Amino acid sequence: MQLPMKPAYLAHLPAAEAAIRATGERLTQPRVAVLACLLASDRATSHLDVAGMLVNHHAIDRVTVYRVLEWLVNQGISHRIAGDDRVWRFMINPEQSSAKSPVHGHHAHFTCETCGQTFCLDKTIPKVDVKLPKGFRPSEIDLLVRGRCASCA
Amino acid sequence: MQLPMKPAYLAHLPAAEAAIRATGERLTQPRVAVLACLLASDRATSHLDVAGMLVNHHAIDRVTVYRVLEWLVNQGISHRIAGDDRVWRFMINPEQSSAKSPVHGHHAHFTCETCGQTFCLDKTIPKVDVKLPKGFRPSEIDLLVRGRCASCA
DNA sequence: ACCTGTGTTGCTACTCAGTTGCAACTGCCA
DNA sequence: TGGCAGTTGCAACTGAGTAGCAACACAGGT
Repeated sequence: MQLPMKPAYLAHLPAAEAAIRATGERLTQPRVAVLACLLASDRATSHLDVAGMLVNHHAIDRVTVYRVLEWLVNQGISHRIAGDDRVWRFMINPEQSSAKSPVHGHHAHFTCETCGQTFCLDKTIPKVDVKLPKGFRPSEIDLLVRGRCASCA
Repeated sequence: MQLPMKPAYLAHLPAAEAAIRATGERLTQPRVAVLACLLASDRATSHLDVAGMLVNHHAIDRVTVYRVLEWLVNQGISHRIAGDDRVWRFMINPEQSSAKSPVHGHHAHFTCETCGQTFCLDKTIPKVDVKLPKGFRPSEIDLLVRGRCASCA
């Protein structure tokens, strides 16, 4: 089986290149390819997913994939999610504006307990107000909903 | 240094024994000792923390610690939290009532970015209402607040 | 278009949390 | 006081992520 069809991330290469150029940092093939993978995916993507997507057209060392993903997080382009399987997953930040101000980050995700996929809920869940014990100062809030996704229902 | 003082978890051994007896499952030394450690701690405790607490009075194989912690989760006595360092941490469930009905579990935690400790917020944060895309069914909601705790302020 | 230096990449080897398989043991019931 | 199913301890393994370092390639100046 395994027909050699064009991977979806190829269509996102130009957008990825533009985004990386906009950071003012170095434009390299691994960065463009990894970012294109994230752009092509609407759900949380692990380092292994990225390496698997790239294996045919942009084979990249797995250590480099780790480093690029971390670099994307540092640039404010993506964020990471700690899954139930101790694997980091990555996702494009929805809002490009004010990506560099980590004062009150807010992420909401949905993890399907059946298929294991993680989706971004930032658009559907507005905000969460928390009251902390005195002396506690929040800087970021993560909301994780577990359950069954639409395709596993 | 390292004065040989009595570990705090020893005082919780009777309560731990009672809780395990209440499950109807086997009462074993490792289960009692591990549960007493969780009872003695007001914050999220890793497998390594537990092993360290027990090393003098109830030395237990590290694999057994893993298995007992998982067993406690399955019994509804404790729950696990995925930390930023890919380490599972464990915590006693606050409500003993209806621990076996995982229909709408809800946990809220605070992780200090400075000292790395994780605290339970279940008492201070009441509830979060989420509206999911159609077809998505929630079963559990985890809220994680990052920031600085009172002692690191 | 060619150098050149710095930041990146690729490779190997490593760490460390958590798991698996299995033999030895022990809490509980008859 | 057996017997045995469920637990424990041990050793070896898995798999994600990291560290060190030499080779390489991007961007800027000539």
